[in-house]
Amino acid sequence: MQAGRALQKGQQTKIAIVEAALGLATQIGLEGLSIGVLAELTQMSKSGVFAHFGSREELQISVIREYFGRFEQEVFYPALAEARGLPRVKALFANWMKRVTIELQSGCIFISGAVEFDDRPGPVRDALANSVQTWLGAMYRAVVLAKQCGHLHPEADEQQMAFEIHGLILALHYEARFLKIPGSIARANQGFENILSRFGA
Amino acid sequence: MQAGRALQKGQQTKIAIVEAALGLATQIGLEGLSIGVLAELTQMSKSGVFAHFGSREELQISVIREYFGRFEQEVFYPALAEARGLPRVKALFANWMKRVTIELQSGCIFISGAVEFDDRPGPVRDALANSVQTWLGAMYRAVVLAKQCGHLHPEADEQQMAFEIHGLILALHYEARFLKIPGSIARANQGFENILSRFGA
DNA sequence: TGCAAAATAGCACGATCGTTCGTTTTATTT
DNA sequence: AAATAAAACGAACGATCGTGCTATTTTGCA
Repeated sequence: MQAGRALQKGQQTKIAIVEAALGLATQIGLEGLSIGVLAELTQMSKSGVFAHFGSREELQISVIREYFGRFEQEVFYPALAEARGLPRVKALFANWMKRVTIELQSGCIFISGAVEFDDRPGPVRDALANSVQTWLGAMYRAVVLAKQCGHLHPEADEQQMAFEIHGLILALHYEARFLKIPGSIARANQGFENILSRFGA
Repeated sequence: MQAGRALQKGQQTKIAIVEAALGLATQIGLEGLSIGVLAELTQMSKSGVFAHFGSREELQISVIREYFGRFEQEVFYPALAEARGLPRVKALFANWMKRVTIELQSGCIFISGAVEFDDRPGPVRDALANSVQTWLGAMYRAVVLAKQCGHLHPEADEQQMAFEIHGLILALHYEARFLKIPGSIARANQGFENILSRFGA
């Protein structure tokens, strides 16, 4: 018996399944998630995998939750160490860039999922949209704080700035991952500089 | 007998199939294209539909070609009427915006396809990437012309400008179509103004 | 009008999908 | 060690998928 309650066997394998599913989803997308493939990937039976979630949708939602948790951990929380205002905005963007740069190989669920579920209402779409909204909202609030700190023009439109930053990330993902255009990372960073010089005080 | 060679019956139905497939693909994506669904949509048998293409991939490629043709027709050619330089760049962006704005209901194959095929090599991916590259290249050349005409800063980076414009379109598609955020169209337009004021002479 | 060719239909195939169900194995607790 | 609960399995289901065949119908031309 250790300090915390010992992890049930089922929880462990569930974690392992979600881990495998996360890797699969980042490559083929949430719609590409197949319980059969997941079964042979985890050396289990289809029904064994299935039993942990009760439905494919629940599996997809579990993957989204896990992905969001890691995103928070890697991108959001570390930036809170920076002083509020411009430094934090810069840190958020830098961490975001770092994450997307890695994902140029593996793919980003927030981007692929948006395309897969933009016309498909339901709990999966809701979970995905909530996660994205939470993150974009955090970015937006950081920008608002920067303006309050006097780091931005008094008439700077925070929503506009967040929108344009989002566009840079999406363009990077598109041009680097799909079109394989070299130098896209530098262009995204340059774009951020351009935005700062326009909105900055 | 009319002037041009009369259209064979087969060509007509093929056009009708592609038309239906285009509508389906803009909603569910190229991967969502199903010959069975297409058959009952066009009131034909599965094999009847299939015979026109010989494979699902060829059907997808046909859809891409058709989509590209319409894109050229609606976005590219009309802008050639504008004087080269900034006016043409503005027209290209305006037409692009018009098209994407419509597609906020129906979806854009160039965007959804990029996500579906960024990790899936093959002829479909090639056809898609070629179409997109052609269009982005046209946009880029218009920017180059604008600089040559003295409508932009002499040190303006044309690739950078094209990259940022692309990002605006992607952000619009993401935030309006997936997240249903109102005012996204205005933000994309504002972003374009911001880009012009930074790169403009 | 008749005939060859093109177009479409019909049927079946193997594969994969998510899901259900009853059973068996493995963990946990008494 | 016995009893109970949790976890995993195995087989089957109905459905859908793309594709390959062989008929049958429709079309266009002599």
